[in-house]
Amino acid sequence: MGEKSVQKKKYILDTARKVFVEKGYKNVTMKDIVEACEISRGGLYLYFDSTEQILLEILQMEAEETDDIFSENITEGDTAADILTLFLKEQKKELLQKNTLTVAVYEYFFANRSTDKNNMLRKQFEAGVRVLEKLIEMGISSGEFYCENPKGAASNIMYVLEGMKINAQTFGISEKKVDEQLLYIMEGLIID
Amino acid sequence: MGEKSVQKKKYILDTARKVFVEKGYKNVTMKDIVEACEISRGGLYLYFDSTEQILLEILQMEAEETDDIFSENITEGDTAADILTLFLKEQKKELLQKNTLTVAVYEYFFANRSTDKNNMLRKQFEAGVRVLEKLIEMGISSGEFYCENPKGAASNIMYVLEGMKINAQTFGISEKKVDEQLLYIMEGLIID
Amino acid sequence: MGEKSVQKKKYILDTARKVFVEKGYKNVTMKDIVEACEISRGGLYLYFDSTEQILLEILQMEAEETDDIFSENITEGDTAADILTLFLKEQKKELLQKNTLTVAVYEYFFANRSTDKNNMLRKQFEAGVRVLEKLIEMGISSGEFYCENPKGAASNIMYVLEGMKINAQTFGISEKKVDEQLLYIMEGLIID
Amino acid sequence: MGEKSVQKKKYILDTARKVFVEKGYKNVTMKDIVEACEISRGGLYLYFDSTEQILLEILQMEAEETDDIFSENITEGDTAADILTLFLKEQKKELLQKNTLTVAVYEYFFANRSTDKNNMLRKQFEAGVRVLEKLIEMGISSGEFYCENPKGAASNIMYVLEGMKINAQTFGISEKKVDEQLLYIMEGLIID
DNA sequence: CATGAATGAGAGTTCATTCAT
DNA sequence: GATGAATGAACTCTCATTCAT
Repeated sequence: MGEKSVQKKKYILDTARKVFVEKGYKNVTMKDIVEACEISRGGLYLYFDSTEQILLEILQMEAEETDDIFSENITEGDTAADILTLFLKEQKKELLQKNTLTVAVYEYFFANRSTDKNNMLRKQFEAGVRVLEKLIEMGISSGEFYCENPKGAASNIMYVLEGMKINAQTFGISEKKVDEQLLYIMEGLIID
Repeated sequence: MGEKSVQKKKYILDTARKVFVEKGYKNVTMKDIVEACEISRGGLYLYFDSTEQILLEILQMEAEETDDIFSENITEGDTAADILTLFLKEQKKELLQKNTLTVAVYEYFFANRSTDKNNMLRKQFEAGVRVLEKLIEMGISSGEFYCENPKGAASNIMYVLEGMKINAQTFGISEKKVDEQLLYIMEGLIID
Repeated sequence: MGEKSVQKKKYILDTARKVFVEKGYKNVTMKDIVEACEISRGGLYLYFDSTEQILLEILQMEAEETDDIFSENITEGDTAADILTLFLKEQKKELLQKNTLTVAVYEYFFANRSTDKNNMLRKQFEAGVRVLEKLIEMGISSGEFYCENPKGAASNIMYVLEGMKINAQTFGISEKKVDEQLLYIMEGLIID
Repeated sequence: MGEKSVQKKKYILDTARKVFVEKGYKNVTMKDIVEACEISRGGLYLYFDSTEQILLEILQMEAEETDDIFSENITEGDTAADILTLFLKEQKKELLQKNTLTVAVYEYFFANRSTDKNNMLRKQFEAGVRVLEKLIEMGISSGEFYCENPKGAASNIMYVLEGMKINAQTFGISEKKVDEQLLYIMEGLIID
């Protein structure tokens, strides 16, 4: 595949992303993507074999692109509380935004549940727990936080975020509700 | 619809339930249900017009049946902690069991998101929060629990349960993980 | 079939008639008739095997009932012109009225064209021509009419009526148009 | 749609025409056309969405093709009587020929009656009346015809043609009958 | 006689996938 | 590489017709 087709592939993935955002996973057909991309039916098949493959490549692309957003925003001198706040702010933003693949991703993993170590959702979830655990331990060390069970607290936060994400996609969640819960979590950690 | 057909309708709902448990919502066709029920194509249409209607009637049936399971198990003399434990045990059981409509329900509400007051998921979630809040306040009064923000704690528990449910359906969750988190939650409330 | 069922048969025919008036022939299903009659599916089959049979029995019933309307209204002493006027007035009324089986009948005979002598439409058409021819000859004898070709004139009138009937059912015809043409026809016959 | 598909579309319309000629409108299914064309189910849907659309496109095609047949056959020097004769001969030919869309068209307009100005049948009928009226007036001017009410006569002819068309399709009409009536009409106009 | 549940054939329609150009 | 016409499988839904009660 030459240089030109790399561009086209990228174009297809970007366009297909919008389709998945709008319609989830199961509702998206190859035809939908062909039409959104305004390319030929056969043309799409030159690059991808199925909607599954397209979604997975979108997710992979996404993972590569977003890996570093979080760390980029951490400045030297930030306290654990600062970083945790930043983390939760990021999550909140993602939670409330409209153009999200959340539904498509859940639908995909519902249909392709796997307890495998490599399951993307599992990896992301466990990475989140680890980051938070580290952060909480940092905060304990620095005297900012009080917490008897950092791992439990970290897991708690991740489960809550997961739960709020689902609520957001099934019956909506107000920014106020999110803020209240995040505040509840921070108050449980911070030594006043 | 006579007595006989009431039985048959029940039979179809029960059989269709298994199909939804196995395949979720979007993947289920009228044909699937026809075949599972071993009835004729037209026969199914005598009772139901769409998979949507079938799922909704299953959910309604389920709601009617399960309304009271929780309250039935509360004995006089139970402390707040006893009841909370019971509640969490129930939730844990639901969380870990295989034959669950969870995926079908989420898929349905992904496709039919509505921030309406009547959204079934919203009603169930909010009912859960209310119950827990009451319970926590009871526990505080009786000196069993310590909690500065009962509503925050109640929401926290519900979000966590929601998050664990999703994890269970997308990459699995071990009983151990569930126990750990539930323990973490109880420890946060109980005065040792 | 006992006395009771004769009544029921009549009831079905009367009710089905309305259905044919409303929907023509091809669009009418046994189900439509069952629903209109508010009887059971099987019940209808006790009396009739098909929509075709039902329509044909309605037409037969109609033929028996209406045979005499025309002759009943002829009074002794009426001139040929009087009778012709009466005839055309009858036809006009039928032409313009809404609850007509015309469409159903045409649809039926389109699908069951037969050049047979017994074809109902043919019989009615030819009877019409004969009546008109007689009438015109009477008028000539009595000095009311002038006509060199009574049969041609009679046929002309019947074709015109047929043509107007069709127009009425496909794009509508105004009473004015009907009157103009009937006047044109009368003027062609009457000696001023 | 490329050159090739234009051809195929034409092919489908031509083939479907035969089906409509044979079976009318209501009896024709997409499947019938698919089978007549020997193409795939999906293939037909690439070009047309419904039998209605197909019939309408056939009629449009027909209208475009036949618009000029009449005028093409008028030679300079023809008298009004010549042209009228030509017109009636054309109509007679159409009337008696077998492979006619007449039934399909009537069936369609029975089901889609509209008194609208744009109703195809209305337009054709009214155009016919206008042409005939002009023709008769020409004949009067040239001393060929005698007629006190050209519009009435023109309408009379069109109604008769319509009536004969219907008879032809419901119980048949012999060439002799057509000739007799057309002769009757001509005799009513021509000054001997 | 009468009911209405049940069946199954058949029409409509959509899409994943292929392939000649 | 790219196109888009073509295919055929799969689904949805409706009814004529039967039959046990």
